[in-house]
Amino acid sequence: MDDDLMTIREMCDAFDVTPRALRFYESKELLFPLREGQKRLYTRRDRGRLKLILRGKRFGFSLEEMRQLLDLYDRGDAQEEQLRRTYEVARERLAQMERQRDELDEAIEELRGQLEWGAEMIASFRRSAAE
Amino acid sequence: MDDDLMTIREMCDAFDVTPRALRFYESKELLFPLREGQKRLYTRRDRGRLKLILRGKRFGFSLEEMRQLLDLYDRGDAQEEQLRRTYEVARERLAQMERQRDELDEAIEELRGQLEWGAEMIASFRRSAAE
DNA sequence: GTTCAGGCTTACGTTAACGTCAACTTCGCT
DNA sequence: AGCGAAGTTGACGTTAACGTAAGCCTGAAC
Repeated sequence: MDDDLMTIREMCDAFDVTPRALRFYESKELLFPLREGQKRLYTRRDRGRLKLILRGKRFGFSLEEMRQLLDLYDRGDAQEEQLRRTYEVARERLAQMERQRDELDEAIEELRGQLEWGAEMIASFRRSAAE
Repeated sequence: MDDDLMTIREMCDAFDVTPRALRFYESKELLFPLREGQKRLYTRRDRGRLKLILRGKRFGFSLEEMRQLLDLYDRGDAQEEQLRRTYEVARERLAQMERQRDELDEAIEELRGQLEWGAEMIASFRRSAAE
């Protein structure tokens, strides 16, 4: 009943992740649940971190990147220099994503162009393959 | 001098790929260079196929998908049914790419939103991590 | 005649983020 | 006692597209 501590299953249900994932994150030092005997007990802190981890994933951050970011806050020395670095990481990631999207847009346009010619695209493929 | 046949190195230079990649494609049955003793000799047909393979990669087709497509043309039975299937594969891929781009756009917007608050984003991270 | 570039084959390594066993232990319940 | 549910720790498997290294061959150049 201690709402402060959650079992692995409660965590899985709450965040829609698998037990394996949580243990994996722990092995990668992204989470540090307490132990009651063998069992893991996740604290509010773990939940906060997991939330950030999942958000980071949506942004395309790797687990390793998230670990580094989380470590910065943990060390409590997230002063100017550290904050700026974090900010930079995020900006770089954003730039990456924008480049990626632009490339995707190009590819889509190119492919769409082919498709507009319908079966003609296929004929093009055939010519290229034959020649 | 036989412009019809190219060595592996000429191919690499012409298409900007590594020898390893060409041998890999061959092992996956995407290319079928001739042999002069040990050495591979790439024909015009191989060049056509490679061009398509690389184009396919830009479109996000997997090598396996390209192999299947190329096989269709090879079998020479690329009649209506086959053509329609090819067309469908391409359309599905296009839809996939569009979905992917939309997700990317969402993520970008979300991240941009965070960044617009500048260092405030970082504070948000800190609050979340702490709480 | 030897060295050297370039090619060849075989096979293991890489990266990310888990999935999927196998083999226990523990706990509450009957 | 016994049983099933739930949790735990290894440890190997997965996917894609090559990279990398080891060891061998071969023709051309000096």
